[in-house]
Parts: sequence; structure tokens; C-alpha cells
Amino acid sequence: MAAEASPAGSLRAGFYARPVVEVARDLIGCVVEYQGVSGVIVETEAYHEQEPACHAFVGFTPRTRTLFGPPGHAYVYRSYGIHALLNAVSEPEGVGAAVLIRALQPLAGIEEMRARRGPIGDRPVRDEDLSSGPGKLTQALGIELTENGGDLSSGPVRIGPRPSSWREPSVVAGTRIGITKAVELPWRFCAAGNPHVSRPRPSLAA
DNA sequence: CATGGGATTGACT
DNA sequence: GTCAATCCCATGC
Repeated sequence: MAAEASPAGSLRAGFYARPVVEVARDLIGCVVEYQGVSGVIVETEAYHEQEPACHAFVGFTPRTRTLFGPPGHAYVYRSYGIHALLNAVSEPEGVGAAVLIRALQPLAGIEEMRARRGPIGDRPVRDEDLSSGPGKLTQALGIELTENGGDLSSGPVRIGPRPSSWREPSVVAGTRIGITKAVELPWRFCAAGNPHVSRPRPSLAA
């Protein structure tokens, strides 16, 4: 389904209140914006409380509180003690599920992203490496744990519909990255052939 | 209260 | 290819 915009330019809450795998696929091509810096989503993964790779698998705890809350809110958590990872809470309230935003194609504020990200060693970060990973994109946008729980249609972190300049992207599915449980589920979605997708690139077509 | 494990990244052999 | 950094929080004693 096409992403429906509200008058304010963000996605409607109902967009997220659907099966999380559908939301993950449909978020490809949508825009994440934070304090004037933005990018088009080119890679996502779905997580659901009924499979063990999802944080919500353990049930309702202080950590998973946001995951069980209303859809259309941000779930931001720290990974490996270093990186903040951004998710969009999905499914109806009471169901623990979210879409991990894994990569963006920079849209606005590219120099600000480069300043936050680089340099690596003595070189500036290449455009295709600015936000080609879940930790990279939150660093590039400046998103931290304080944004956990924010409303994605009215809060500081916003997700809006596909830019009019973008055609509907061709989406490729594959298995999720960096997990040790439920590794077989094909719940990773990427914009086909897009250079801003993280490694490894998938090969299966959806 | 102590321990252990990450939905990652970048540096290094 | 290997490996460490470093924080939150779930789990177990």
C-alpha cells in the first residue's frame, strides 16, 4: 500500500497499526527528518514479539514499554553500549512490534551529517556511507535515546511520505542482519540496487 | 547486587 | 578474516 500522508506531511497513525512486516516494506521510500536533517529510507527490518529476536519477546519490561505502546512512536535504544538505534513502533497498541530503520539516502542537511559522522581516519565519509547502517544514520541525524517514545507524526523525529520526486521503489527482501535468533525470517527490506543500503546487500526479490 | 549479552562500527592482522 | 569499545537492562543469586 502507498504511504498515506496527513495534512501535516507525516504518515497517519493508522499506517503503523498494521502487520509489522507490511509496515517495514511500505516504509521503504519514506522520509525520516530530525531538526532539518533528513533522508529517504532505503533499508528496514521487522521485529515482532512472537519471535525471539525481538526485544518484546521477553514481555513487558521497562525497556520494552515503548514497543507495547501506541503505534507510530519512536523506539530508540542503545546497542553495544555505543549506538542509538531508531525503530517505528507498529501493530495495534498492546502488541510489541517495531520496524528498525537501517539505512537512509541523504536528502537534506548532508554537510551536517558529514560533520557529525566524519572524518573516519583522515578522510571525509563518502555519501553512500553517511547513513548506510542503523548506528550510522542516528549519528548522522543526531538522534539520541532522549527521543525514545516520541510521536513520529508530531515529535522531533518525524517520518513522512515518499517525496514526489521519487518513483515507487522496487523492494527486495532478505534475512535480517546481526541477530542470533530467528535468523531465517525474510524480514529485511531494501530498495533494490540502492548504494546507500548497508552490507551485505540482499539478492532475493520480493 | 553481579554478571552477561547484544537489532554495530571501525580498526587492525 | 578478527576484535574491542561501552551502556542499558534482563536475569539470577
